[in-house]
Amino acid sequence: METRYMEYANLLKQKELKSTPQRVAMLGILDRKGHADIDYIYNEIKKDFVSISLATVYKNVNTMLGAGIIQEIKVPYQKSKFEITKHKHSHFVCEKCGEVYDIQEPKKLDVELPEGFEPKEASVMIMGVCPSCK
Amino acid sequence: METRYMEYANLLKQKELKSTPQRVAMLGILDRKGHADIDYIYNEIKKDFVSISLATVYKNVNTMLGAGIIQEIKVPYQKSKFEITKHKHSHFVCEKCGEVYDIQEPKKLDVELPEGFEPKEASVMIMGVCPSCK
DNA sequence: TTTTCAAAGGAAAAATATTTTCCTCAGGTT
DNA sequence: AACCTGAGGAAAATATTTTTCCTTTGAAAA
Ligand SMILES: [Mn+2]
Ligand SMILES: [Mn+2]
Ligand SMILES: [Zn+2]
Ligand SMILES: [Zn+2]
Repeated sequence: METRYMEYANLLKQKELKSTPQRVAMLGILDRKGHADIDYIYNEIKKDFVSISLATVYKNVNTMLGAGIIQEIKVPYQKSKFEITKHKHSHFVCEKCGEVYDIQEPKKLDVELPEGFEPKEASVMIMGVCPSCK
Repeated sequence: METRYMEYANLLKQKELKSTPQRVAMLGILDRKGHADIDYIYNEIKKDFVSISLATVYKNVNTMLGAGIIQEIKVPYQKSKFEITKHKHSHFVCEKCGEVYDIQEPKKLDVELPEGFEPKEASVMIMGVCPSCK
């Protein structure tokens, strides 16, 4: 039995969610791809679950978002992408191919906020050209 | 004649777009609100243009986006907001009320990019609580 | 193991959101 | 004033996402 699959199963159970083959497959797809949108997930999972419903993909994405297992990333000019929740990091988005890459977040960020604004967290996104598109 | 309206009219003409009352009104709404989504724009403009079509709002948003007159801002947990294009800046998003505020962008940003990544520009978004929600 | 049952999957419908079509009208030019 | 192309409105078409309804299944209890 794939050790990775066990990980996903446990991850789901820890969050009080049933571990189903469809959910495990979705997490596997996200793990391999890194960042994927609904259509990518759906097209990939159909290879293994021919009759899976797109509604199931949406429902699971929403459920796993709610449980904090995955996170949504809003990318300029693209549909939202999703990724498995991991340590806090920043993103690099290739403006040629649209790929999203994880990068380490900047050490410090000196933002000047007007009086009365209480920052909780910052997100940094770098747009540019990735190695494979140069 | 409102001086602001003249500004918008010229802005549109500079970009080879016809200056129509609906477009001018949309820009006025964006100017007053700062950051607004489609529904906000539509509901506001209906006060002055009772029979305006939602399709017109969409078409104008897309047209003005294409011309660079306005820009789209993807905000976590919200529908995209739009704003009139201005000097480069960062955003503060209130996690209580959802308002988006302009803030000055950080002086410098030292991101460590892996070999081969060519950064073009960075965008910073701060999530937190705004003065009116404290 | 079998039984049990709430949660999850699939199919279809419904609800939302966005774009396109088509025809009329109006902004900007001649 | 006349002309022409782009823009507006209404409705239809698409696209996207959620919900409903019924069947199936994961996982716990017996
Ligand atoms: Mn990531
Ligand atoms: Mn802004
Ligand atoms: Zn690329
Ligand atoms: Zn607020």
